[in-house]
Amino acid sequence: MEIRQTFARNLRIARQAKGLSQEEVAHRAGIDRTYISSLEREVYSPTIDVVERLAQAMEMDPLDLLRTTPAPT
Amino acid sequence: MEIRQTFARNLRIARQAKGLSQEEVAHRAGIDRTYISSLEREVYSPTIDVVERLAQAMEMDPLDLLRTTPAPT
DNA sequence: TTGTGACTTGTAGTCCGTT
DNA sequence: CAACGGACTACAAGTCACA
Repeated sequence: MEIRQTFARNLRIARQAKGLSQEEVAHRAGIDRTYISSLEREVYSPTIDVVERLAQAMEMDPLDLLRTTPAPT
Repeated sequence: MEIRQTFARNLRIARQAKGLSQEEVAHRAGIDRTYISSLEREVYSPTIDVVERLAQAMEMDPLDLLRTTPAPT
């Protein structure tokens, strides 16, 4: 399983779990809304800097966005 | 602590712990030798694809290259 | 609210070399 | 063996209009 795919899935799931729109996350992370959309669709492989910014925007550990097995609460 | 810095340190430490040269890791991962050098010096923020390839080349979990606290064996 | 295409810009990543 | 420079190419990063 590619890490890019894992990230894409985790991003979407975590975002929805927190009840946030792509636009809201984009705003908080200082990233364009359509770019977030692209990441969730696996168009790009993000840099670790972007992963970190997205994690901060969603108040979570960057590693949890890359983990194959989602961490339970 | 920036994730880029964490990655840079972990990469160098893990590589040296396995007794590998930058060139050897580069060869195994199919990545340029000078780029590995740059990553260890925090010049660039790698994509998660590169992180994955480097981890595979060193036979370790990609997450361990990004973890603040290095995982024990 | 999200997906998508077309686009520009910046940097990731390569390849040559020298120190 | 590694740091570092310059010149280059590939693709991530970021913007916009529209369905």
